[in-house]
Amino acid sequence: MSDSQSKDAQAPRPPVRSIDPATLPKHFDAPAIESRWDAFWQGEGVYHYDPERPREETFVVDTPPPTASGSLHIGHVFSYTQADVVVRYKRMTGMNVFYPMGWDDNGLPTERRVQNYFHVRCDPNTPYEKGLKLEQASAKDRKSPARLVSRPNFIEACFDLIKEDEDAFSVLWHRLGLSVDWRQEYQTIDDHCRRTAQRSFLDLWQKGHVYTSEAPTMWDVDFQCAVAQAEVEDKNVPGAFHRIEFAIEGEDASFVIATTRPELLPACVGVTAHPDDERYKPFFGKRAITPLFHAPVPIFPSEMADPEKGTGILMVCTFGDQTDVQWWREEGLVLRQIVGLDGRLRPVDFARAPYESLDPAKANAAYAELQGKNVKQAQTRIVEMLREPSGSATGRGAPLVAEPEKIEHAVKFFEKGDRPLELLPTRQWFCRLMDKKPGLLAKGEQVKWHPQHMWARYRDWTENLSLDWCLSRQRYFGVPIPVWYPLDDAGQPDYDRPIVAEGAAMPVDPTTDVPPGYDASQRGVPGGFVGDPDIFDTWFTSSLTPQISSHWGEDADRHARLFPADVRPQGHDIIRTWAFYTIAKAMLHEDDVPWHHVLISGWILDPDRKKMSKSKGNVMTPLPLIEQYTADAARYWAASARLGADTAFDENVWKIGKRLVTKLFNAAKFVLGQTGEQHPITTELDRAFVAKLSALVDQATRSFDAYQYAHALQETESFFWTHFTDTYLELAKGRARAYADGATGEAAAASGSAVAALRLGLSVLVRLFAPVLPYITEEIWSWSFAAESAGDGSGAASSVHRAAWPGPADFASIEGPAHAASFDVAVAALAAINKAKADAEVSMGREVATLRLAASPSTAAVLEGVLPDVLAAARVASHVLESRDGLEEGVVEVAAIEFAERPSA
RNA sequence: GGGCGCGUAGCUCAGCUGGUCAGAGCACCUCGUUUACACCGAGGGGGUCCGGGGUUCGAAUCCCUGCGCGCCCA
Repeated sequence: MSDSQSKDAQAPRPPVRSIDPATLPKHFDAPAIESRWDAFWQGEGVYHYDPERPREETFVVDTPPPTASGSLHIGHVFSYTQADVVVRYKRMTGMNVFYPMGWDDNGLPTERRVQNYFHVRCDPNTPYEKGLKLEQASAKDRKSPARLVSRPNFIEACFDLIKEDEDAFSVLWHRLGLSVDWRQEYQTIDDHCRRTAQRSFLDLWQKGHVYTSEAPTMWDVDFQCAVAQAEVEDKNVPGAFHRIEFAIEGEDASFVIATTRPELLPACVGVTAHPDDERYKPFFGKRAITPLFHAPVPIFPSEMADPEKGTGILMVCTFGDQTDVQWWREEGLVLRQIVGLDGRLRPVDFARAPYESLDPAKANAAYAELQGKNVKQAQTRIVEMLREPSGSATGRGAPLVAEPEKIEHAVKFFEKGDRPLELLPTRQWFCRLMDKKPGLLAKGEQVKWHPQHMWARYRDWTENLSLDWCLSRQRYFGVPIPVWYPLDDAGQPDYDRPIVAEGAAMPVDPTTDVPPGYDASQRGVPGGFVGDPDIFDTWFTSSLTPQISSHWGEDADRHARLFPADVRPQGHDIIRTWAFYTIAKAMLHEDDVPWHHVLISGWILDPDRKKMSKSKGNVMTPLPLIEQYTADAARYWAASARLGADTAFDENVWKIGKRLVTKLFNAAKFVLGQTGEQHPITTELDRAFVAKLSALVDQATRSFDAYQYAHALQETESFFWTHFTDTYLELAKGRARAYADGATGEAAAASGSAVAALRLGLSVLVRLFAPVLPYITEEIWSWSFAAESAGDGSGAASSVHRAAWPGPADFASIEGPAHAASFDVAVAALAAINKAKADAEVSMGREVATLRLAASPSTAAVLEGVLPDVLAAARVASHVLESRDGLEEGVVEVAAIEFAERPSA
């Protein structure tokens, strides 16, 4: 080193590439810079994925496609930024990043939004109206009934509206600086996604994983649509136990059942109690007689009956809950479906099977009171009727033997629904999952969850899964189930012989396309065919996002390069849906995991720690905040929260982010404004600073590698503030300026060392901040570092976001400090003098006439090496440094200080 | 009922593979226009780390237990 050093000292020195700070604005104008850099990044293809590079150099992200019709809120900023921070880090480490963006636009949320926005309802029986252009409904329009539009018109309206919604998201994503490769954009409703979803179905069909059956399924009576277990939410709602007396056939005995759903009494098909329950043992095998309807039903024992609950004996109906379904299956009970698809009680006849009554006339008369009512109305009415002795099955007074006992109980709702779900037998497609739990658990465990405890959510869900996945939905805007059914001679569909579309023909719409071997004229006629009118659960498509991006089934090479993905960022609220189904699909199709890591982001809670929701009115929209604090500040806020941690919204954090941006701007302006010759970093203080910087890089890199971006940010920010701007910059400032002030020879070399170290510090810090603060760092980078970092000469290579992540190469040529403690001792000395100034209430800039410093002998020795910088920073004219035994290592004391006269103005 | 997370300065949070760990920022108080920055700087006050046990030479950090909050599942 010393050889080259002396040689260097004589060679003519090129100047550093400095800037003239006067050319920069006094204050940082974020909005202008944000749009400029976003345009640059897009134009230069900074975020482009290179399909030529090998898989091991590629970092594949399975981005969440946001629900396009959902309203924008700061929760989006939060989670998407966290993913982007990780992505930007990976890009800087040299990875070939594949970062797509999709829009989840198919399904119920879009339909609902279209219904509300245009005030329309889809009616498949309404004829198509070509060229129909719907307008946003006015308040006046909304007073009249919704306009009925045909299915194709409705779907067109959906497409129109999602375009607007997606544009709004896109604007936010650009503003936030998400480093998405927009060439990889998709919509879950587009042809490619429909084809992928239908191909998925075909593959599952061929592998025997899907089946159709007419079975009791959870049904939302308002949407008139089947729902899957994952979409069900338990809600605690008030209810009441009704105690109702039943008779025993042919005996004088009776018993009292307790039920929360008395309106299902006409659908009663049995009675059960625990086999060991002495109270009811004698009744097993006999028949009970229901009140009002006088229907004889079997009494059977069942382990599932809880003797502690209610009266210990209960009625089994079609269907009150899942246990009723189980009893119906296991006991071979009859099916008495009184609740219709619309949630109202259907017409039935107690004189005919499957209904039965000892007094059909009376039963029908009673039922006539209920028919056509919804379940709630029916409940009110039947309770009134049960208060009448005339309905008794025993002749011993009113069947309702006590006042209903009010309780609160958990009732299953569709997560987007308003009324309790009903269990109705309907024909649906299912995917077999119940037999695959061990495999699903194994695949889930193979994935690394961040934070790790989120794995428990997946495990709990999977272990407790109780139903196969119901795939079909009775909706319109979605991916059609690619299936037709042959019609028999009577025109009835043969569901046992579905015709599944061929892969080459996909995407198909069986309501308009014709199955192979038929022609259009055979639709709906005996001997012909009928298309399945249903669409898939939206999760059926969105569970394929890794395959959608990899072009599974279409481009084997691309698929091999992109599947499985590396990371899946998502919220913890959709572990049981999106994460679960995606793992299921990857397993069913290719016996693989869909990705290697899942990054679970937390939720943003309002300042009172309540979940933000539209109904609470506490949702915050992001753009005004971004305008106020800058996009970088928004990202700073998001990146300050650990993965998985639910975080209360705190505007203060945005403020701090903005402050950091300003500080970076100003510090960079100063550092890059220093002129000088290019010299190696040789001065002790500079070397000591670089050693600390190098340690920071190690720490930050380790944190990022563990997906602990918040930790990396905190470390970097703390270093920037306490080790760079507040201390090193102050200590090196004077020496750095010396060259501009005319220093030559050794002094110029020392000055050059300071300038070089300041520039290295800035360059490293800017790169460490770049994943979180893409705008200000790119701005600073562009001032001079961009031109210095050679790259391949393309515009993309001049971006900080394509610059090399800091590492050993940045420090390789710099000798370590003579004393490890040099930096800290210099800082301690300056702080001691500063404190003396603060105590004396003089300005930090006040000159010190004489100063006496004291330190332990070893600390004093270290201080000697950095003392000139300390004295310059503290503006000390003359000083004495004394060694004093007994002082703690590293401590520097101001033994005496005298300030110079304040210069007169 | 089962599972998970959280409870650290007034606020938002770090620290939690046990030993300068009692921290940061904001807020608060005092002082200071210093040619990067007043969208700043220097200095300062403030916490029995939810309570109670235990392990240990030593615990915010590990174990047990209680309380409170939130979430997931049944």
